[in-house]
Amino acid sequence: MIFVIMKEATLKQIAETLGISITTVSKALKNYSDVSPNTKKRVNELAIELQYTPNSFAVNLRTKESKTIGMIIPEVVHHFFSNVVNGIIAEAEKNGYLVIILQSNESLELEKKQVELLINKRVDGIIMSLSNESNDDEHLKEIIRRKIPFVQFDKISKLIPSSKVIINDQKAATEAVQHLIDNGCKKIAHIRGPVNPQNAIDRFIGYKKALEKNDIPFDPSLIYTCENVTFEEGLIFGKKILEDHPDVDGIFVITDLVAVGVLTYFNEKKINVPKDIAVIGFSNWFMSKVITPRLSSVDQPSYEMGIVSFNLLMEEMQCRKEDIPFSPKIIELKTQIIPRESSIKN
Amino acid sequence: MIFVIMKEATLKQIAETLGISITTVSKALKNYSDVSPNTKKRVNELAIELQYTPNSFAVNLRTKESKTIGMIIPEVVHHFFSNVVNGIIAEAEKNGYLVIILQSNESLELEKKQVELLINKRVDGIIMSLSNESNDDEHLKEIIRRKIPFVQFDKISKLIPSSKVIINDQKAATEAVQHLIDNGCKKIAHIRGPVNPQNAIDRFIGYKKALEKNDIPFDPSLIYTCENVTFEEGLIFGKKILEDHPDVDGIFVITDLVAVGVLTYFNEKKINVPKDIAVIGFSNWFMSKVITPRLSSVDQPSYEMGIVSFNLLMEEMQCRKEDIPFSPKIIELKTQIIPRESSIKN
DNA sequence: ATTTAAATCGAAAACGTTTTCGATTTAGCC
DNA sequence: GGCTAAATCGAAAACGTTTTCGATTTAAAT
Repeated sequence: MIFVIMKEATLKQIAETLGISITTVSKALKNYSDVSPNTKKRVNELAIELQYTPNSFAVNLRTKESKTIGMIIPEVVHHFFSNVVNGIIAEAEKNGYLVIILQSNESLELEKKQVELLINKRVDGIIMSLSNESNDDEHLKEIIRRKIPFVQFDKISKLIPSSKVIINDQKAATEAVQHLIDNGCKKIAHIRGPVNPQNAIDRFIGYKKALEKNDIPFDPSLIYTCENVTFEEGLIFGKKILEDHPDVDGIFVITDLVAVGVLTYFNEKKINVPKDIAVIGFSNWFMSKVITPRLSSVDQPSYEMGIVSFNLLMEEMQCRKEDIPFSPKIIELKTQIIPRESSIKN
Repeated sequence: MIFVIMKEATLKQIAETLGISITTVSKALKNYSDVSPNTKKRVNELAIELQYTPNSFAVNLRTKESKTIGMIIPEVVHHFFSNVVNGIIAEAEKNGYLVIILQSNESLELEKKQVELLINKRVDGIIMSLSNESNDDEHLKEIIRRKIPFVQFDKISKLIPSSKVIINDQKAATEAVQHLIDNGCKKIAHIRGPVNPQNAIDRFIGYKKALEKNDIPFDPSLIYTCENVTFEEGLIFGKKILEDHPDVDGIFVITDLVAVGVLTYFNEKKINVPKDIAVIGFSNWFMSKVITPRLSSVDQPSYEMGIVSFNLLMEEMQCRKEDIPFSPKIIELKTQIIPRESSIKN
């Protein structure tokens, strides 16, 4: 067989060489019942021979869907998010969907731009975790207004009526702080996240609730607020806490990356963790079970979060397609305290 | 203004309300010179009012491009890859492209499936790093055969005539081993990667070259081969090396994740690193500067690798569009030894 | 042989855009 | 007033598919 000019095969081409209509070819390939077995056979054989694959651009136009979803997250390089991405890509593929990934880099401005990109791209649905800067909902409302299937996870906006996949940050934080108290901590500092994100707020509330429950007075000077939630901020706040409150004996940190910064600083200064100060982080990054001392943390089911998020989106996309109403669902996933060396004083 | 039924605005709609032709509307929006300023103004104003955005499905079909590229990597959750992804997404966006990400999970079978998915999706180009299992080129040849712009990075197939972005694994490995030798190591083990990937092979060759250069005889029993390149394998091989060769005083490890496993095991067994055994990894994961002892490594410019890969792809896509020939380019990025506690004996 | 039902096919519209090329109008000039 | 050139517009084809609905053929039943 010799192909002199090898162009992409089309239905038309197959139809002409077989002397039948485009309609019949199309139907034969999709196994419609009103095509004779014989014709189907001839069509399918030629299709394989010509390596025919449907032109997805044309299919998209005709069917008004692209079997592609968009995803916006603050950063892929964070262990938590790359795990969610992993889950979403896996589940999407299983259902015949591809995933476009965009990053907000924790900037609201960028986040808005990314939403616009995805809307213009006409993806079938959007999955999103908000940037730390997000305190403005207009771009999210626009998604709702356009009736694009939409799922929020982790860092969400409570006010937007979309499906959501979250953990109970308040409860998890309370448990984490309780864990410190159970290990003998009396004066517990909190390195919290930025002011906007819901999960930073909730973890802060959880921290306060734990104190309250144990009749420990809340001291605002024990609260340190991250701007960027980085390793370096961990180093800085570790130092600051030591200077401000030499008698602090426990720290609850918004996330492991920052907690690792704290530990690194404490190691340098020969502070004994957990004896002098106990530390617990959040998110259970891989790193945490590997550093010295091993960092206690709160495990979030990140991969599962991806799976669940996609399935929720899928449900809504299905409803939209069949034009039946869909009510957003909120799913709360379980967290788990992972106690390690950094907080067990015994 | 009241929208009773709010459908997506189209050129036709604008044309009809303005009493002009679709052609003119299209040209007005694209600022063609043969549309009067007045008409342009009217069209643009109405377009904004109706929130018109071009239907990307139709544009794709018409222009035969989707401004979307595909990317296949073994796993997003690996620090190196998520950094490359980061670079690619950033650079792609800057140039008006979106990125679909797929994972091979180090499986050749999956990798082939992903390539097929992207081909059928008719992405404008493909960027790819091979799975460890890859020893078969048919799917890659298919990309070339279809003249889809194609860039390989990191784990590549030398035989496929595509653009490539790589590091000099041999040289980097030689330098790493030389670093161990310079720090007094006499008997150096190598935990290598799987048999197929080019970079595992090259690093192994680099290891041997360094020995040769320093008149150290090569001992095959000092070579340990990872199957899956995991943390757990680090634990296992750390133990095995101690049992097999108690007198080993240095280890060169294929990648930091495995090296961290080795260190973790050594820490447990109270082996003094680097005094008893020096360790150097590869890739300079974030984790490495944070564990105890801090792990020496070879820094790979992962983010830059993403940037460069996309730009190479962009060049080829441009050429393809303008139908001018393109010759694949191979770009070699610089690596750098990062000496830390785990290898400095002095 | 006639009627009815089942099996098989295809014409045509539609999705929304881009672009070519010719048509029409206007302005400028002698 | 006649001519040329410039300015402005639009008809129509094309991209490749899906789907509706009517047409035709074949088989079965009387």
